[in-house]
Amino acid sequence: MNIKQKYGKRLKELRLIGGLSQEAFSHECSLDRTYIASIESGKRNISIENIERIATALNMTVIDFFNSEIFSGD
Amino acid sequence: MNIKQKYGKRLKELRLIGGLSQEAFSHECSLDRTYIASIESGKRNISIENIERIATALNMTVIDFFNSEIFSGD
DNA sequence: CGGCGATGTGATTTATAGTCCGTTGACTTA
DNA sequence: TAAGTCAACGGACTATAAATCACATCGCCG
Repeated sequence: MNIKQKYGKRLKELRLIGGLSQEAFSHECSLDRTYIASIESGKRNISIENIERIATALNMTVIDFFNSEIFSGD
Repeated sequence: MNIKQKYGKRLKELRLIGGLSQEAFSHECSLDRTYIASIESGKRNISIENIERIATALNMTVIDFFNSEIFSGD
């Protein structure tokens, strides 16, 4: 699993914990609905500004976002 | 300080801890020296793939990279 | 002073990030 | 059946990151 896939998996996990649809979440972070979908499917090489926007929309810091076993080398 | 500036500050901090010049480090992660320079100066909206390349070149995970007070909301 | 290692910066081209339009299929509820 | 919600996907388009280059600048040392 590459870093884009890991990111998408983590985003989906956190979005679902918050009980939001892709579309509802896209409004929260002012990003396109289809773009959120492609991020979650691991296809997008997202930039750090959008990483921060997404973390903010999830009410967390980028540290919290990455602080998951998904991103640990294991 | 925006997220790009925070990222640049963190990168410079870690690069200097490792005792590497921008040029030496650019070889480690196979990125251009001037690109590293512009990242450190906070001008680049770097993507997650390059974030990972840089973390790997620093011998750490992306978790370790972001796990700094630079990125905590304080 | 002159040379040198390290860094900053503006400009440029190519690749792709990101948006906006839509469709399709699975599932649910009336 | 029909209508609604949601996710996955695609095509076309625009904005911008990736990647490189030439040159400038700065501090240090002989």
